[in-house]
Amino acid sequence: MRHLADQIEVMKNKGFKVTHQRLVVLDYLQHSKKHPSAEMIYNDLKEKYPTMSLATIYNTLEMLMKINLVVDIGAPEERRRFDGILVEHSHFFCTKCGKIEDLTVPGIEQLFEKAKAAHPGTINHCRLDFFGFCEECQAQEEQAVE
Amino acid sequence: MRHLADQIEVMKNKGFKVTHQRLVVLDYLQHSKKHPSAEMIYNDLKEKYPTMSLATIYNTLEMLMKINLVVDIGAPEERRRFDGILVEHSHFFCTKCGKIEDLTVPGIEQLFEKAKAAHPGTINHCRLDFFGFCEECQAQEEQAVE
DNA sequence: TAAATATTGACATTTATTCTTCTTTAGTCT
DNA sequence: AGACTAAAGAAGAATAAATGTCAATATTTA
Repeated sequence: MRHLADQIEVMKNKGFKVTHQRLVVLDYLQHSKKHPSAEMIYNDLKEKYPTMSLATIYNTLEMLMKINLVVDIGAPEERRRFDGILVEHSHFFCTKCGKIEDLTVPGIEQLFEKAKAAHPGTINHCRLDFFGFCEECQAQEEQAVE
Repeated sequence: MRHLADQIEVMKNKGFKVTHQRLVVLDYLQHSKKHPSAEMIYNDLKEKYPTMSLATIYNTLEMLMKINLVVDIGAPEERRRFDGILVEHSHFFCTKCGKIEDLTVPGIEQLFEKAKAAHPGTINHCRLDFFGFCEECQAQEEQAVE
């Protein structure tokens, strides 16, 4: 599931067409650490692909989520934010400035397995998120108190 | 932080007024296991409090989140869903029917502590969520394959 | 290469959430 | 207790993210 060729296979197997636009969005997401919103993707891609519409970005994201190549990270903002880097990792959300950081906390795997075993249905994805102040906002906060 | 009197203290200490509406919303959330949206809260409360407006629900929720008496559980839906029961627990989201279940997975505490220690800023809240098919949807899925 | 079918893109629409204005209330001071 | 002031509430309008529509176009498969 790491190479584009594999992902093209996944799309085909699930009955979806492999379009230029889909590959562009997928490639963008897999090389971005920005956790972009649909509109950020649109803005970044429209320079190179000026005819691509925002609706296509939404359609493509929905389709990529359906086949589990992209996830909605559940950011506490109006806009949905997406991640195409599916190596297991957590997110940290700064509740002051809105920054989103990647974070690796060892031990999620075990919890995931425990939950799978305990749940009567099927669990196929988990997320572990943290909320607080990032380093910069925390420093500002401490200055304000002085 | 379990009794209403304590929560009133929190509101006062942070400089917020303790209004009838705020207490009603807080009480509702702390006794509901529905993980309600703002509109669900509004609909449930308007029978008893017909003059309360939806905007007040939103304002109150935002304020209660600010003082950490309520959390947005980050449900994968258009509508935001809230939880006022702050005993540490996880959520399971059925990606087929949208059902939200409470789930307790032992071991989050340790991950939380690890993350706190590793992060340069301040972490004051974490969430561990699971996604998949609930028991009923899984059963339906299996029938469909036959 | 052509037919059948799925996807794209521009625009219209929906609707969750926020904003605005005016009125009411909570908390405080005398 | 009565009055003051700033915050909060009510009601409805405004905003904008996200989705739906549909003709035009691209892709697949034979």
